[in-house]
Amino acid sequence: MASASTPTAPTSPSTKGGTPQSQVLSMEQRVMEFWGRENVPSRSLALHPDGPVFRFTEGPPTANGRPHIGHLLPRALKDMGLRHRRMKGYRIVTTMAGWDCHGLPVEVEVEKSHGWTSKKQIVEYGVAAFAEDCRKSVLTHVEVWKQFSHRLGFWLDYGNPYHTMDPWFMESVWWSLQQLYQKGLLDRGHYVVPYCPRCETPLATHEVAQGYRETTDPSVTLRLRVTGKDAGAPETYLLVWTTTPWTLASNLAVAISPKMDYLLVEGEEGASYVLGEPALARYFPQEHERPRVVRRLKGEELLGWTYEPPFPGVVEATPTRFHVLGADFVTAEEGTGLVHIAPSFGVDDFQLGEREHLGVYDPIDPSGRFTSALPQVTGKWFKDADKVLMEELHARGVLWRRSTYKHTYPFCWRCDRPLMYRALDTWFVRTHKLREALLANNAKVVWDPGHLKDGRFGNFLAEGKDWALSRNRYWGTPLPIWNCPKGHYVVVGSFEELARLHDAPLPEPFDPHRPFVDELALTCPDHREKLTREPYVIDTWYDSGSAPFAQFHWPFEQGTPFDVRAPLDFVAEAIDQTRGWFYTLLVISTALFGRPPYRHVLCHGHGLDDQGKKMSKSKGNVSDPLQLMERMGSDPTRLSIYLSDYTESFRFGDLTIRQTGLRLLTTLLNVLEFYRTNQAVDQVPAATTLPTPQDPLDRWLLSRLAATVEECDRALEDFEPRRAASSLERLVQEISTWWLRRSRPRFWEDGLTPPKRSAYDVLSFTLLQVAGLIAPLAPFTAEEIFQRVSGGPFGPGSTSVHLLPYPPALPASTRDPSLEGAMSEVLELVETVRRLRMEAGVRARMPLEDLVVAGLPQETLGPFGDHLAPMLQEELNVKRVGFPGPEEFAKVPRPGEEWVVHRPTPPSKGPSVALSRRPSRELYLEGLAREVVRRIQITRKELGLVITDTIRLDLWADGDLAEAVERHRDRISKDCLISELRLSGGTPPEAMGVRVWDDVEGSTFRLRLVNG
RNA sequence: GGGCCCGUAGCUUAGACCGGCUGGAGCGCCCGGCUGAUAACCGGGAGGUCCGGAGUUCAAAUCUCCGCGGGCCCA
Repeated sequence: MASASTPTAPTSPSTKGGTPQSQVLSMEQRVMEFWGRENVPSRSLALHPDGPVFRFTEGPPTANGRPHIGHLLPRALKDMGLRHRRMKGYRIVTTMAGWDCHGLPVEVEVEKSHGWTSKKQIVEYGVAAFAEDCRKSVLTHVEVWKQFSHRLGFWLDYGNPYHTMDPWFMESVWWSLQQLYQKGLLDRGHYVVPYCPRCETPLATHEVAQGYRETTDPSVTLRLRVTGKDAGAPETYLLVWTTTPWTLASNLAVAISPKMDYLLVEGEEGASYVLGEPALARYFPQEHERPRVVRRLKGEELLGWTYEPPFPGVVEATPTRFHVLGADFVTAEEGTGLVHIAPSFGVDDFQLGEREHLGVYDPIDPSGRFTSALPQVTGKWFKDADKVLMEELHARGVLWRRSTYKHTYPFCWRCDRPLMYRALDTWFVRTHKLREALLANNAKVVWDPGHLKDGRFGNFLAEGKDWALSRNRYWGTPLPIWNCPKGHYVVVGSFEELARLHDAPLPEPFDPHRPFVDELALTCPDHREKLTREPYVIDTWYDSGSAPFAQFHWPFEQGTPFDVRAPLDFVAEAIDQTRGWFYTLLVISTALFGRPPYRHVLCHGHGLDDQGKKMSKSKGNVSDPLQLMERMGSDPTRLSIYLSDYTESFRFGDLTIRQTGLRLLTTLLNVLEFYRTNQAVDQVPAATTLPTPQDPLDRWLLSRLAATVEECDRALEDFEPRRAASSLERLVQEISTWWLRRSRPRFWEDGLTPPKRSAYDVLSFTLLQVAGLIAPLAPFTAEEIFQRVSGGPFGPGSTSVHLLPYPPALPASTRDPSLEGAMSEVLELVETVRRLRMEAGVRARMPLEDLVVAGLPQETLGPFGDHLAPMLQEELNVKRVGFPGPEEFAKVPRPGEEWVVHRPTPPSKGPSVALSRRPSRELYLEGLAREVVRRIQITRKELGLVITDTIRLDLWADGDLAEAVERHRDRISKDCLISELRLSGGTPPEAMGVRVWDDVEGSTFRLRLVNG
């Protein structure tokens, strides 16, 4: 207890009042103001210019929309990793923010803003003006993004970001494309690629991957009349299945599996049908409805049969077309076992077409509408043609069965229209040639979670698919490849080379975007012919995949004192980036440098809502990350991520944050508040060096602290915030619920006694350490604790916890495992005794005479020296604690009037305990005195008195109660800071402010107190 | 249709790789206590078919297989 003579503490802003949530919010506000005032973020980013290099690159988001919840998770993880390494003395290269500026997302936004529906309208509007609109649109939301990062405490250098649309960035990209070309990894081909007719451009597989969803398509089975010598007298038909009627006009063949068995069955009007044997039961589930089988055919017997196409006369018949062909992709699982082949519209179809020299037939224009080649559907959107075509086929008797088919199908990730697979001229990165190198480099990467390495990501690499790079669009890095009429390509790798091909100097400043790049007149250096650029831009994912070197304008600028080709030490993004950024980084780094692009990949799953449901716009359960942090606080939000298993999908919402992240902080801030209120009175400076206390309780806490320091550092070294957060959570619990509870009386002692001093030192030292340990996880709370404990809180020139090193391991001697073990036994003992007290029906406030404990081993007693008995006396409110041997313990009277006894029942171990259950009159009066004290304290509190306020007190009591007050008058006066205590019998005169208690051990008790 | 991952109390999770004490903890809930941290703190209690089934084994939350549910990815 602070003595009455202690000068009144200076007041400082309190964290008290309001809900824990609102306390956290105002705390974070205070901390943010401090950081802003003292420029802490930029000072922190500038730390350790000569430290060992830690390579990092921010995966650039596209800032043409507000940040959503999916941007919060990776940033929380990145920040954790970067803060820890920074505090460990590394130089982070680079903390540059980045913005992804090109690509369909931006173009689509601009198109929407104009209300356009087709690509033609861009040309009409003018490509230069369109590009300018894109440039303006892409950074519309940059301010919100900065605000978002600021609120989260995600510190990057936002004053010096890289933009993938900066000419210097694009020049580095050009350089890399030239490298790829020279290595034979970039070339052009006619291949089937996923194509969005609305956007009029092909997409890469990793883009397609983002747009699969369930849809219903027609399922039609045609009967195609067999022609030529193998035709029977009654007609024979091939039953052919498809889900894309709009491709039927392009049919050039029918494929079968040579190994499968086929059946010739009786059909309508005496005709016979050919279908795969496995298909029979699917088409005729009821056995009695099944048609008679005329004969069985081996698949190979069908080879070479000819048939009449669904739309005769549309496609020119050549000697190779309209045959039955063998193909190994034909399966028995679906359809009839006879597959419609339209080489323009399918990967398998195209390859078969090449093999058999079928050619292609594509009656659809770039915008997805039928040309006049098919008059009945001219001008129709390809999907809309299905119905018309099916009706016609039905009318001609070609359509045999018709139903619907539910399956997942790719839609454009940006405009949400169905994609088509279509043969086009496209530039490819020949990733299949790199397959082995990609796998080898991936093998060097640490993946978290580990299963991705050889699972999802590794499998994808093993497929070795080529990367369709070119886009028939406008806003992107133009493909730097020019075509010479003499039949070769000129690939440009720098602006300087471009200037050499140009007959005049490049315009200043030079913008390499379309349309400007196409307005340059270039001449082939070898043939003096006019060059024409391949009219494409590249996949925007190539830009971001080049960021690790292009952000430094490498290799044009070589000033960096580190190797930009070296792998990044750490990247963190969502799981979908296994097909996105993680993939493009790997391909580009492998192709250019032969090295993996990163050492450690941290991959998180998606956030679900509080009910565990997927967040989606249509459900309206998507929360805005900024609003979320304004509501719940940044640190609780961050901690709830760190405490969860974020490698899988995990719940993430107000409720979850309150139950996980906020919980830990509330307890921690409560400990801080306790420290603060007392420190304000006693004015003991914080211990900045490791204290060397005698008290086992203090040594125990420091031992636990030492363990936590090591656990946290190890966990963050491995980028595993959950291990760090749980270990801190445990320590905070231990401080709060055991050390602090046990230490409270020391803080009330008069003057700065050695035990009190020790308590202050240990607590302040521990809090400062915890501030450092938790800094990478909860930067706001860390700062609050640091400022409050280290003194001169938030003052000008105060240093920040984020400018200090991560707490180094404490000396090994600080750890005392035997003491930790002994302490947990004592904790169990305390629980046992409390149970006995309850059994005895004696309230905790009533002192008891004797506690007898037998069977505690020397390992438990030893570490405590002679501290154990006093500690237990105080904690359990008993006057004596004895540790007799077993023989002596046996003499303790059996359970009954005088004692309550606990003996462990096998197999459980532990000490035997006996507690005397009847207080003597002496003790009884002491207990009553404590009841009185408690009621005075309650009243003090109700009157809003501070703990240093003195009071004058009138009491009215009789009998035992009066005797207890008389007997313990000094003690009561001291505990309650009473300057004047008057005790009277009977009842007081009716007067204001008299508080009545009539439940004190059956007697009535009245008091009135005033400040003074 | 195929692949990868996940499923432990109402919630967050430990234990699983390497099978073996009575499946541990925190929150929440109920009962009681404490009251100079008070939306803090203490004691007790209820709450678990460890998703289901089969197998291996003396022994399975843990290993194997088959399902079911969820998530992600691919065709």
